[in-house]
Amino acid sequence: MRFQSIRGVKDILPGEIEAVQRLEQAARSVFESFGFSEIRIPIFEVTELFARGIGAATDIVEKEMYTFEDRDGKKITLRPEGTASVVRAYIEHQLNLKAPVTKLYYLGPMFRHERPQAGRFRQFYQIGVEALGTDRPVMDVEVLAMLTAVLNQVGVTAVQLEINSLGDAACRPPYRKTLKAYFKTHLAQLCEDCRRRHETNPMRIMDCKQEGCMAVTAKAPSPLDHLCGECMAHFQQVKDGLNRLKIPFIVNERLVRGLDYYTRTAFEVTTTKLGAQNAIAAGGRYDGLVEELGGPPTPSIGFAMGVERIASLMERIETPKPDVFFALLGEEAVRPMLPVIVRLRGEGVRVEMDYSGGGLKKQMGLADKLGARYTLIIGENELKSGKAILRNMADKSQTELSLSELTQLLPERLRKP
RNA sequence: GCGAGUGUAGCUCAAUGGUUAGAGCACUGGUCUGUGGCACCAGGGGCUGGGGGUUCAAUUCCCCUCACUCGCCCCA
Repeated sequence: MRFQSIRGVKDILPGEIEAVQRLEQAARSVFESFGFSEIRIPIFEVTELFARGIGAATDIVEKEMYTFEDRDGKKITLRPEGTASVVRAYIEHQLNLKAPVTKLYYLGPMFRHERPQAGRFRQFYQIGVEALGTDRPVMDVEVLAMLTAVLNQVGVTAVQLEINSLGDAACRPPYRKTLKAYFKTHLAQLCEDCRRRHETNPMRIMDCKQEGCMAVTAKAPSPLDHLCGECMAHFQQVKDGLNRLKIPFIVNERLVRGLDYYTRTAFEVTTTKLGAQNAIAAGGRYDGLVEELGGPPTPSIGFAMGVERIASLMERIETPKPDVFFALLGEEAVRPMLPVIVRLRGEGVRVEMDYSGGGLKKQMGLADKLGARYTLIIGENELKSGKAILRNMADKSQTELSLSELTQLLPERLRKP
């Protein structure tokens, strides 16, 4: 029996993980500079939380969740996204009482039972932020500024920010009705899926990519023409703010997010380099969600970044190489040097050594293969003279270092370029 | 859930209805006894994804299955 990872679930090996690490590091530092704090949320929740939060009629809830019963018969679901959990935690710990605005970020794996393909996995990683407690457009702008800052910091710049406004509880229902009426007169030209959507979620027809549907939606009433005064003003201020910060964006009237809870501002960062999965980050306002999940009225906004998708757009980052390789000849050399090696490692020096007991030639070969900057050679002669040989692997120059002062001398030498 | 493509060495790929399935890279050893990359030589490594069928004979042709990849749907 040969074991294999589950379909759609991957090991991220050395060589690929470095980009992920850099992205996470960049996200943390940018978010924290904006005053966001990490929240570590559980990887599973009661199923009902996601059903209520994401929307019972969405694909995620209908057919993509990993749901099972635990030993007590409780219905549990592996989280398909992070927002519902963050909101649950916000309500549960009454974070609304601790500060007027709560700014949180999270990162970790999400699970959706979808058919895997390029840029899409059943276990995938997201980095997300949620700002709860304000409906001011300046927060929309800050959140988008953070998102672009992270992408810039990791060198992912060939992307496009698309924004739209979906309206609020006042203007969205009438718009929805108008839209539905329009599509009803064009049902014949719509694809099969969209005819179904006409009943379940008419707004989703707007971002269908079928030719016939695109022709129909091109002339469909735009959500932007049906915004109420407040939503209109909000959207205008978001656009103004982005312009002031010189963050490039385009308005995409057809951008509709898949999750039920979005209101007003919705956005997506897309790329053309990733095949069918063109969204690398997406989010929006969800002014009604906290209340929907049993909390106080709390207008909020957030986004999630797809870690694998962004990492695949980043340049490959090399696995760190050893600073120095200890080529030790015989146990007589290993015994006294082991404490030195451990001590250097404790100071953050990357020290490698040979574990095969081979001769100097073999150890040099290993040092070369590992890409060590220096090799420190210690054998019988060096033990006798009390001086180790430090070889610069790039230019082959060699110098002597006193064995008794290695822990001081070696870090000094390594600091030089 | 639907559709298409691909499965041969660790990796990238050849080959043929018929002797022992090959190459490059990688790996191990040697030429080279305490000094790496280069070169040359040698070596290890394969149930040709699995099962069934056709055939004297299948890695090759057919069916099933599994896996992977890509697309649709949906999404980060």
